[in-house]
Amino acid sequence: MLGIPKDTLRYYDRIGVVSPSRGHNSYRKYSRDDIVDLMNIQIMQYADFSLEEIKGKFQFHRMQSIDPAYCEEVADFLETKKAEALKKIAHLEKVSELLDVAAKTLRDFNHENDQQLAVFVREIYRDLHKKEPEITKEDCDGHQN
Amino acid sequence: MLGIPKDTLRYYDRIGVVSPSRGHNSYRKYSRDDIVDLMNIQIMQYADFSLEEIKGKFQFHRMQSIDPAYCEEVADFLETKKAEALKKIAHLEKVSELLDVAAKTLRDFNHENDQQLAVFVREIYRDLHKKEPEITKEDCDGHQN
DNA sequence: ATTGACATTGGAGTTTACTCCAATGCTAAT
DNA sequence: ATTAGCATTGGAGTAAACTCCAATGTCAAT
Repeated sequence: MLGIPKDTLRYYDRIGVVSPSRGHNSYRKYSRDDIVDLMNIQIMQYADFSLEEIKGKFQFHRMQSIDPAYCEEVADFLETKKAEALKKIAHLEKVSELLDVAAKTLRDFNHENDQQLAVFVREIYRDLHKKEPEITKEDCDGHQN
Repeated sequence: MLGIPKDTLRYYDRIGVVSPSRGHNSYRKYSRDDIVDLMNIQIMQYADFSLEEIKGKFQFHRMQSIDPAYCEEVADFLETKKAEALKKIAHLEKVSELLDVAAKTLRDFNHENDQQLAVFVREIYRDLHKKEPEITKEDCDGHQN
C-alpha cells in the first residue's frame, strides 16, 4: 500500500519504530495509526532523518496533550536539520562547479580552464583542512627516495 | 601531512588505490607521486566519488600519452556526476523548505502554515511514488479491526 | 641488551537500513 | 487431508569506508 517491503516492516517492528498489534494468530495488524506513522516515516526519510532520529523525536502521535516546550525542542531540531541541508547544498554547489570546470578542461585544455580548475581545487583544500596544507618541497623530500 | 590516518593509508594500499613502494625493511614509502595521488583522492572524495569510482576512472597519472577518447569518456562521466549533484541539490532544497514550514507550524500553529505543510507533504509523496498513493478509507478499513 | 616507539600483518568490528534465509506455523481451498 | 501460499522467528549477510586489534618485526637510543 505504501510501497514498503514486508521485510522492512518487520525490521521496523524489531527495532521498535512501528510495532503493530497482533491478531489471535501472531500476524501483524497495521492500524490506521500505524499507517499514518509509516507515512510520517517516509516523509522524514525523504528529509534525511535516520531511523534513530525518527525513533527519538517522534512521540507526537499517541500524546494526548501537546507540550509547548516539546514543540519548541522539536522545532529547534528541525531548524538544525535545515541548517545542515543548507550546508550540504553549498557543498554540492561547489562540487557541481568543480565538475563542470574539470569536464571543460578535459574536453578542451587551455590555460583559462586549467587556471580556473586550480583555483577550485585550492578552495576545496581550504574547505578540507580549514587552512592551506602548506606542502613544501621539504615535506616531500623528507620522505623521498 | 595530508591528515589521512595511518589505518586509512593501509586500507588504500590493501584495496589497491594507492600502493606505495617498500624500503629494505618492509615499511611503506610514499613517493611524491603517491602523495599527489592521495591529494587527488581527497578532492574526488570531496566531490562524492566512491573509492570504486576513483580506482576505475583514475588511470591518468602514470599514462604517458593522453588519449582523447579516454578524456571524452571521463568528461562524460564527470558531467553525469554533475547532473547527480544538481538533482541532490533540488532534493535538498525541497527538504530545506519542508523543514522550514514544519518548524514554523510547530512554533505557532495556524491554518496558513498547516495548509502549506500539507501541500509540501503531498508534493513529496508525488516525488516518492511518482504518483499520488491514492489511499482511500477502504484501504485502511480493509485491514482495520 | 633492553627499552620505547614506531612499523608490519591478517582478521575482525563498526555503522545504517535493510535484505535474505531456513525452519516452522497458520489459513483457505481443493 | 493435503497442499499452496501466506505468516512467524532468530539469525546471518550486504554495502562502503574505514577503524581497531593482537601478534610480531624494526629501529634508534640508552
